Amino acid sequence: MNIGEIARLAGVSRSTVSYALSGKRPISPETRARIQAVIDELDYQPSAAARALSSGRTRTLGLVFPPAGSHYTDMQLDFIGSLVEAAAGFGYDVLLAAAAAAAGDGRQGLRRLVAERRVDGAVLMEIRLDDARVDHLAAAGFPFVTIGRVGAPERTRWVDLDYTALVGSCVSHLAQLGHRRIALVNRSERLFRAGYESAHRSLTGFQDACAEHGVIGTAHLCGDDAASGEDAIDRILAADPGTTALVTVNEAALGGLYRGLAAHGRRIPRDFSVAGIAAGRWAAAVTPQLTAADVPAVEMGRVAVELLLELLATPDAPPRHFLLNPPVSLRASTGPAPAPADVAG
Amino acid sequence: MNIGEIARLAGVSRSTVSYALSGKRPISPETRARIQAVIDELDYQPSAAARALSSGRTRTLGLVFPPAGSHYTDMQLDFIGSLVEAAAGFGYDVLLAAAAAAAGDGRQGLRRLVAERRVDGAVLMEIRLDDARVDHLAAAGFPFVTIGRVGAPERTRWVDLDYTALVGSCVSHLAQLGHRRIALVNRSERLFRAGYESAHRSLTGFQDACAEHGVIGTAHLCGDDAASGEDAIDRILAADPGTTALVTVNEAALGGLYRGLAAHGRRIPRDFSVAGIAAGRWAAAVTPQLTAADVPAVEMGRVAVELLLELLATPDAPPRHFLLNPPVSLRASTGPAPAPADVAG
DNA sequence: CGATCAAATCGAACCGGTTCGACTGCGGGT
DNA sequence: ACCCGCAGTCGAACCGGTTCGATTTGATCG
Repeated sequence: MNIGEIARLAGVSRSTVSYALSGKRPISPETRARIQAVIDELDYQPSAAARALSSGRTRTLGLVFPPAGSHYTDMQLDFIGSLVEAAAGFGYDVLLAAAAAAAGDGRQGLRRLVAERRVDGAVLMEIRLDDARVDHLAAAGFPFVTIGRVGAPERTRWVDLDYTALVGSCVSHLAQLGHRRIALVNRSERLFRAGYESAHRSLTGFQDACAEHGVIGTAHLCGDDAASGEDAIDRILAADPGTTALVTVNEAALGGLYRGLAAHGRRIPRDFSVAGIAAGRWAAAVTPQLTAADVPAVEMGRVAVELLLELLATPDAPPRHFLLNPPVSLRASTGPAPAPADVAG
Repeated sequence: MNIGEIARLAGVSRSTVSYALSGKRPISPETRARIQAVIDELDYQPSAAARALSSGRTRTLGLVFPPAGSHYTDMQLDFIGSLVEAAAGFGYDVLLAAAAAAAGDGRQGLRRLVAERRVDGAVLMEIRLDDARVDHLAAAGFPFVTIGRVGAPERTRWVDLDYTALVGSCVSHLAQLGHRRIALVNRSERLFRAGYESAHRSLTGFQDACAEHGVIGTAHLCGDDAASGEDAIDRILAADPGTTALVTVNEAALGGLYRGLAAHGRRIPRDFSVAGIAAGRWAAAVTPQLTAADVPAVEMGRVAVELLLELLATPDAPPRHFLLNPPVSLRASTGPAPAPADVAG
């Protein structure tokens, strides 16, 4: 069951077996065949721990997983699934690090994975503009990539959605349909305060696009759940009853947004248009189907793994980035702005 | 950075450091303090690989993750999140195994994790009544627990929802509201054929409950996406236009179900009632909010970890099981059966 | 025909922990 | 005064791989 056993049965030394498996030194075809036969018969697999100890590489990647009880978006799920698959394609496994539920957790998940040398590299999601985890890994010289990016992104590897541009595209789409008073439904105040990059970049993109198209835009923070979505609609219509469209980057609140609009008698898309950023499969599952920039989550996961493995292979190569800008898919939730008379005051 | 370095700086032998850390032999308080001081100063963490190699235990659990591109339910996500958290609470990490995307994959994910001794135990979800993975692990004597159970569940450890009883509760709820013709929207034909246990037990529970309450029940398979949901409604109303309620165990299709009912002019809950089994947070996010048995996913993840660690600690203890039967939460999608005249033929 | 070199293989050291057996003092029982 | 046992510590072996240097053999070249 260990390499010595294989060597004995094949009548060679342990090192010969090792070289036959790794190919790092030439082995004669006959010897190689004999070794392979023994391995096949015994269904031998080298111990990952022994291999990691001697080679110094674990063939494992770390991934920080958002804590349970928080709302997972379809986007995040697809990231994780595609990360695992892409990593498996390269012979790597993925180890999950619990995001510190309590802030001052001490033996924080990711930190421990790194200190115990359980992983060769790490993938971080849910990035903040000023992120302690990123600073820590960068300071330690530990290989990592991020899904999302930090404030000063030139020095790190990442793949990100261009939230600024995507929200801009949504605003542009709505403006072209004639909407003149548009709201933004952003992420929660807590996340915004914490510096979540997508929330901040969404706001910037919204403000810029509204200015560019000469529309009146009001931005609203909104918790990640249905009830907060209903509440957000109340606030939006109270602040400006003439609002006829909104852009949402908050997948989790959408059900509440729809419900809130229905409660105020605004039919979608006849009286009110909704556009957003969401996983395509999910946008097609809600009623009405959401006009949205479809997040290519699977591609993002794959790219993240490729970037990380590239970093592991050639640590000195200059950092690469991918800023994705998927097009807005037209579905059933947006339509022409209602004539002013149609809008109840 | 290694244990020898710590030993040298503390002026003791390597074994003494090891015993100080593990507590497996008495160490004088002074020596212990001296060692701890050095460890704290250097921020030393023992190498996981070395520890695993010599101790034979990795302090890692394996989890088979459903492939990307399939639809993840909120339930599954919450399982995973709570598994990671519960495991972290016991000092264990979670390693994801890609479920073999192609069936004859060869070096299948979980199998490799076990053969390479990367994990101490495994958690399996998406269980089939006759599951090759379960058979393989059981034959190999490898510790595992399942979320969901196999056909002959007495010999394994698992935590499961009592789908039979839950679907029965939904039927009972609808019957009490006066519905007499009820449909079941089950999982996809592919999954049913593959022997997914929840799909089979749901069907049994549905048939039994319908017989018990004297209602006419028709069961329908339905793919895991919105379009299939719409299609299912077409089939249900074509098969029996007098149907006034349905029970769904297919979270992913619900959006399509709602849309299909709307397309047929059936308003919820006035003309048609919908009950189901779903993650509570999700059931509250859709419109109308779904009357459903709320899956205690977080609890299930925690229980799975506890069962597995119990198995690792005492391999000979008799298997324990948890069959959960959460109550049906009343929400907005069910109501009294319409008077027969109200139902359009 | 001897020097040179590459292919093929072996033995030993090493990675960084854990654990077992042995050794040293020292206090208690008789 | 002597033996026993235990607290406390050390040295060495071991876990199962990888990798380096050395050795043997056979082919190539001048």
